[in-house]
Amino acid sequence: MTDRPEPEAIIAPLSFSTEQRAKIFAALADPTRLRIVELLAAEGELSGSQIATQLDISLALFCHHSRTLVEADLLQVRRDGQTKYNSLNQMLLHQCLNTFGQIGEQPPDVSS
Amino acid sequence: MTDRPEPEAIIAPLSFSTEQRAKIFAALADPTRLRIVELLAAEGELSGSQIATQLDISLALFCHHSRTLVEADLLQVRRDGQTKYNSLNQMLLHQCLNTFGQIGEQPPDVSS
DNA sequence: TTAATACTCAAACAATGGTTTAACTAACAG
DNA sequence: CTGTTAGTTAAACCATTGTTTGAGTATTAA
Repeated sequence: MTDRPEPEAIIAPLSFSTEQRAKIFAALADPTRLRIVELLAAEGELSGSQIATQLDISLALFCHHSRTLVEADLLQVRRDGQTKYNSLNQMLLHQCLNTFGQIGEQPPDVSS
Repeated sequence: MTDRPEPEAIIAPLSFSTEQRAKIFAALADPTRLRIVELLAAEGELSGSQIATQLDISLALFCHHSRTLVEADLLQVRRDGQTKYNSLNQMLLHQCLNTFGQIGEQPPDVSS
């Protein structure tokens, strides 16, 4: 084992501030962006042109929304020539959703 | 006209449209509303005045945001006299988050 | 009744945000 | 070089939204 780097640098934070979570939810709050995320969740990795074509939106509109998703750290970008392939940051997404799931874990008890 | 309760009105939908999910995420996208939801997730059931006091916001501001949460069906309201007690629709919340969780179920592989 | 509490509503304002359009850079093929 | 593809940027326009403020309704208590 080599000396391990800072845990924070590799492992995403286990807890989020309210503002951070609100920012992630805001990135998912628009139908167009949500369709982008759903498409990437299903297809895995797609270029901007592929996403624009499959969602029937302009490339400029995708680029506009991708900035919001990247700034929320939900989108990861890999470059190959003049093409940029986008994929989902599933770890961050799951952590954010799980943070919520842990709050009310117990099923609602109807018995008095 | 006679309004009979459709089954959809009673049984929560097992799947969501993109617009429905975007609406729920939009309700969680504001820090103030997210704090309301987090507080209710922790405390269970609170009146509007209690929420406004604990979050240090005006009652009018809570009322304003509660409309958004109610319209997203995330907030359930029970009335007792002049007091309205708010609680979280945990079923809807979990269903919406689980819908996302099912997309990329396999844990992220960190090994390079 | 009067007064206090709990909540709702609406106007006003500033700020943000989604979409389109057009111009722009960067990479590749001929 | 020219032309094409992939992507970015910015302006403009319109719509939505978060917050404050003040007034209004409803319930309860004295």
